[in-house]
Amino acid sequence: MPLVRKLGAFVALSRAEIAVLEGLRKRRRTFVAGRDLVHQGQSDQAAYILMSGWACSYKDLADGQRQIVDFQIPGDFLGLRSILLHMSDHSIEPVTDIEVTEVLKADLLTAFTQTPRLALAIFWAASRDEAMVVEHLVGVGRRDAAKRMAHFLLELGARLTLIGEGSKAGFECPLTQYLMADALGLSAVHVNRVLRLLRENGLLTFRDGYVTFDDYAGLTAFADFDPTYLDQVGPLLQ
Amino acid sequence: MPLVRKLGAFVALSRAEIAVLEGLRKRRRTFVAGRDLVHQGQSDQAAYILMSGWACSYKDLADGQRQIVDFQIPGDFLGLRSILLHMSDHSIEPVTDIEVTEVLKADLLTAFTQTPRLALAIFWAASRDEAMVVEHLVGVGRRDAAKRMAHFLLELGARLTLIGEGSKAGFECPLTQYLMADALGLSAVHVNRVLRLLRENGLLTFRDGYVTFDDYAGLTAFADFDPTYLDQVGPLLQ
DNA sequence: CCGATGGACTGATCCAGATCAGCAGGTCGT
DNA sequence: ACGACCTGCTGATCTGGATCAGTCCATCGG
Repeated sequence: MPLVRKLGAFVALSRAEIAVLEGLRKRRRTFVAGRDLVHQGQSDQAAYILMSGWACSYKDLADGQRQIVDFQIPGDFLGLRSILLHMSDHSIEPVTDIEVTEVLKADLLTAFTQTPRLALAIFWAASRDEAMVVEHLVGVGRRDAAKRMAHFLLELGARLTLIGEGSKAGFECPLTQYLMADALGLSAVHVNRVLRLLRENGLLTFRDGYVTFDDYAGLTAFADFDPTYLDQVGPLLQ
Repeated sequence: MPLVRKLGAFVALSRAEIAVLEGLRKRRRTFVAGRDLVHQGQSDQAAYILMSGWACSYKDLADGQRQIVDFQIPGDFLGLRSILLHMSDHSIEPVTDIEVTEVLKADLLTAFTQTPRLALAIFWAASRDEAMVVEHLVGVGRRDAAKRMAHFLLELGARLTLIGEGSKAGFECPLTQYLMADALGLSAVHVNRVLRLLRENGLLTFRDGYVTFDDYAGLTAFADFDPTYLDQVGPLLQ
């Protein structure tokens, strides 16, 4: 259902297309926090749609470090790209216990050719994900730690707001400071200091698994946050 | 022609599909180095296929810095994503004078619905581009300057080799040290020092618009370079 | 009840890479 | 033929964030 809403934001799906979409939802599965769901280099025959909980996609480096590429929240795809690229080029790990719906590669490819507009809608969703990765790259490459953190949390907040799990006041956030460090390219120690800085400046508070935006306007100005790349909605095809 | 070869690596395109592909190539255009081809926030009605020359896609920041997201070489798409996301979320600038083939948004979307397998092939090409952005993110987030530079030049070399414009010996490279700095999230000064370091260690030489891999094996080991994400070839559909 | 584990948090020290300030050669416009 | 500008290159200095080495809870399993 969240998927229909999400894709429906892009193309007005016909009854037939929604039927195909509903038809390919196969198996509901659950995974526990911390245990890899997809592993780097593994070739997978399925993608997943996240129904509840949070996950993250990341890459490991030879020296033991890792870079978290993105976090996934309910409604997001997991491992969509690895269906096309044969082999997954990254790992996916549940941050919390998660529920997913498994979609088999073969089914999805068939659906693509049967209902081209559906493929387009999913393509659009993937494009939006890529825009987020690009924004992430910009942050890691050119923003200092504080702006990077602020931008990151604002983006998460905006995404959660779209699925009704957050607002300009704040959101529930199961991430540890270690996870944020791996995402932002910082050390966990520095993540802690930056959070203190933002708190002391009255911008936001991260405490007990909850992010509070103490000054939303100030924060967006400080982080130079422009949510355009998330707002992309509306029928492109009529 | 390079496009047919590129997409053909993924799905065996039928004669009809190739015809559609050839059919939608519209206008050939040229752009001079340095003048933006697509500007951030602009809504465009066309995408381009790069025929000759190099370009780069980048994002500007409020404080005047910029982050180059990726370089495009002949055969690559320019602005494909902005066709789906209404509005371009980044700018594209020719690094050299370039020749492109313009493809109109409407034509492309029609082609997508007419020949689903073609859409799939283009989707695959986009996925590969995204994998490169991810790899780029990993480099900027977690690799030190030298490894980052080495990895970057190895990737460029591998991409150029695929289109017959490079080898394990090296490649012609029109990039300035300033451009590399903006791509790697470094200062131009440091780019220069890192290049000297790599040269002094007998790994690679960057001089007079040419990159020479003095020790290809040593370099891949040093940079922990794994070209898997570029090698993705072979028919997924039979 | 007690040890183990994991997450938040802190001070002290260190260093990779930024910044500042320059020089040298090439090319372009006038 | 003379600046102006771009690109490559360098030394000196400064700093944001890493690293090291902890403390202080809370939770959990036995």
